[in-house]
Amino acid sequence: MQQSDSPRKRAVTMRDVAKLANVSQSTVSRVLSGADDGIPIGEETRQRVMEAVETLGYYPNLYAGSLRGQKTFMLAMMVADIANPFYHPMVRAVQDAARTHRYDVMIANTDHTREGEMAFVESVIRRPVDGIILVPYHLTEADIDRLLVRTGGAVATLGQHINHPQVDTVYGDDEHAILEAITWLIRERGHRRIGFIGVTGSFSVGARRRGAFLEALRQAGIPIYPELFEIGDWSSESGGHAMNVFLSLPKPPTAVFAINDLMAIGAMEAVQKTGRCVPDDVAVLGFDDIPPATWVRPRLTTIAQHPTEMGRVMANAVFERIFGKYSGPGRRFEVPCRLIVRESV
Amino acid sequence: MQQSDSPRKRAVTMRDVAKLANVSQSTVSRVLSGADDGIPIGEETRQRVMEAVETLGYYPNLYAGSLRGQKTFMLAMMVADIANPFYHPMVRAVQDAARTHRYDVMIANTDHTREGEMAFVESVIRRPVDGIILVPYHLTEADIDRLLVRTGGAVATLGQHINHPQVDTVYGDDEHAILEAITWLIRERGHRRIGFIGVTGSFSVGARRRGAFLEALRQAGIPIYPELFEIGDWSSESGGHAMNVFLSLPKPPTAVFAINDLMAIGAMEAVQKTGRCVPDDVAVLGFDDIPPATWVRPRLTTIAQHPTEMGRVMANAVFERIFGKYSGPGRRFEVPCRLIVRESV
DNA sequence: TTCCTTTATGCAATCGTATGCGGTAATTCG
DNA sequence: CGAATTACCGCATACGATTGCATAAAGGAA
Repeated sequence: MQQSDSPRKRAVTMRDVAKLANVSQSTVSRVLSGADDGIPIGEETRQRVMEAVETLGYYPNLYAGSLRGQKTFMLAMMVADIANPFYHPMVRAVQDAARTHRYDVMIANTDHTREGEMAFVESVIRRPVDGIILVPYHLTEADIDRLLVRTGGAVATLGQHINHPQVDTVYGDDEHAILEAITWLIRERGHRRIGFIGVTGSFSVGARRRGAFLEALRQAGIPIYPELFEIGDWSSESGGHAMNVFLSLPKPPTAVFAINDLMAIGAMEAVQKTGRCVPDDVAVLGFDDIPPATWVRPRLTTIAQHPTEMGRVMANAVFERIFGKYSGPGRRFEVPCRLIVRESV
Repeated sequence: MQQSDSPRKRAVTMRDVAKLANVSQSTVSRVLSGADDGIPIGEETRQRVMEAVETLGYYPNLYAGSLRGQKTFMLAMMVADIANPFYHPMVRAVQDAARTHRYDVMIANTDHTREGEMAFVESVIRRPVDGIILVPYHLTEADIDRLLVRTGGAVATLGQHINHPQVDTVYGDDEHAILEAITWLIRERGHRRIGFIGVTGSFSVGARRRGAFLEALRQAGIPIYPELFEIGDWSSESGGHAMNVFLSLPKPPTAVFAINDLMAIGAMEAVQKTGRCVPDDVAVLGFDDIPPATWVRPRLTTIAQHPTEMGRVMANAVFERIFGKYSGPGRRFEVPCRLIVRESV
């Protein structure tokens, strides 16, 4: 085959097309945009232009439009950790929606850090996009407002705690689900020493889930043992570490709730590594219901979220605003959670 | 807090900064670019400009530079399936490298389809980027050449089968690893009826791995039983289906090799669902060594690749070309694979 | 003083596309 | 038959930043 030697051939522009079709560049633009701006185009001219486009292999340069402040045909998405299966269906849903509208998606990882999230914000300010989908852990409403003002894009977020008048928000009713699940753990399964693997207080999700957990204990009249609270970083490794601390206690918990499945799985591994048994020695309850939850043995009992649905809702919300189908105040969509009882409890 | 009411405040441009600092827009550009183009800038002027930048909160509009054909500060990455854990470390590695250079990454899923891959190519032609990282399954060298010519970006790919004179390629020595692993399966573990879960012939990776598998059988003098070859689509579900077919055979295989871990895990699940036992009834061998491979029970014996390393190498190769540190012919980097013996065989 | 550097800054073109406005020819109407 | 539409198309500008070239002031040498 013929391979390119020239370092970079100049791109085919509208002007090239115009020259070949013997029309002006504006005419080419009008033919291609299709949008009827009141100026009609002769059928024969249209043909010539389309032919020229075909023979030259013309593709529009999207940067030009972006510069002019038109549509960018680009979405930006910020997630905490692309390696966490929980986010995959969300990313997929967003990308699928994007593809149907011929949009591209820029994805950024934040590693749950504030620096990562701020970097994303600044990146989007430098390169404004039509729609922004966020899974923020640290961003304040002021940050999000800045995003909105500086980029003019439509914004949708995941997270109970986001409450911006112009941002659509999706969230699971995790508090309710946790309250029910822990209560079930206590009443039906008879556990009274329950360990909690959470995250540092800087995550409002973590704080909320911790609150729900505490509330369940309170309602059951179970005292709080500080040694039964450990901190992880959402990863399976950190779940293992936390569990190891629990197991070295003089009186380890009989059940452990981890606020995400990755940590729960790590915790289960740690239990089994000491020769102990799940759920007989220690029961484990997770949160998210990622695919590996059904792969581990025993299968993980967990609280399911619906990330596909969440992604779909966020993408829809954003596109509705992009296409002007909705322009009112920020909407809040609640997606239910539900307990999935398997074998680890 | 103060929330935005204005739909879209006009962005802060260099001209605004220039006005505030009482200099021309070109001067602002020179101060900010920092690059010494032979034209010096007075220290006092520089101060004034930086101050103005600060007070106005100026951020450059990256589209302007992109339009001028300058650097775009953007990488495009194409992967088959963001939900396959195998790709995560690769994506992460690329994104980490990108971040250190202040680059953003656009990610596209292709779902292993040719349409998806073509859509990516066209998307990148419309929006050229500095660097392109591909995990191609269907793209021909002509397609990749077009990418190169039309965008002028640096290209790195994953995959033995890509052989373009200007594209850097990373690949694992999967043939060798498979040959060894299957031989081991035969000699050390005594298996002679080995099932193969592959993919359709349109994937060259699939064909190559199938070839290595056949070669191992040939070397061991084992005949080929057509009923022991099943086709999947890389997903765990498809692995389960394939295994079900095997199990319904009058004489099922005693071992099954799946060309990726996801299918292997699905296959194991299928075995266990029928009450049978892995590895005693059916041994399962996978490929990739994704994290869930150590979470399942029995733990999956598999051939490990090094996706982090692969991503790192590709990102490096691309950035070396972007920054002009390398500009020679396409390089080929081999990353070793190795058998990880666990419990499923 | 005159001429020539050196230093510091501004002007203007450019990238590719969209679009308001003006222009020309053909057609219709009174 | 002259005037008013209508149908069609091109000119020129704008978007925001980079950059070659011109310009202006200051300083040094002759």
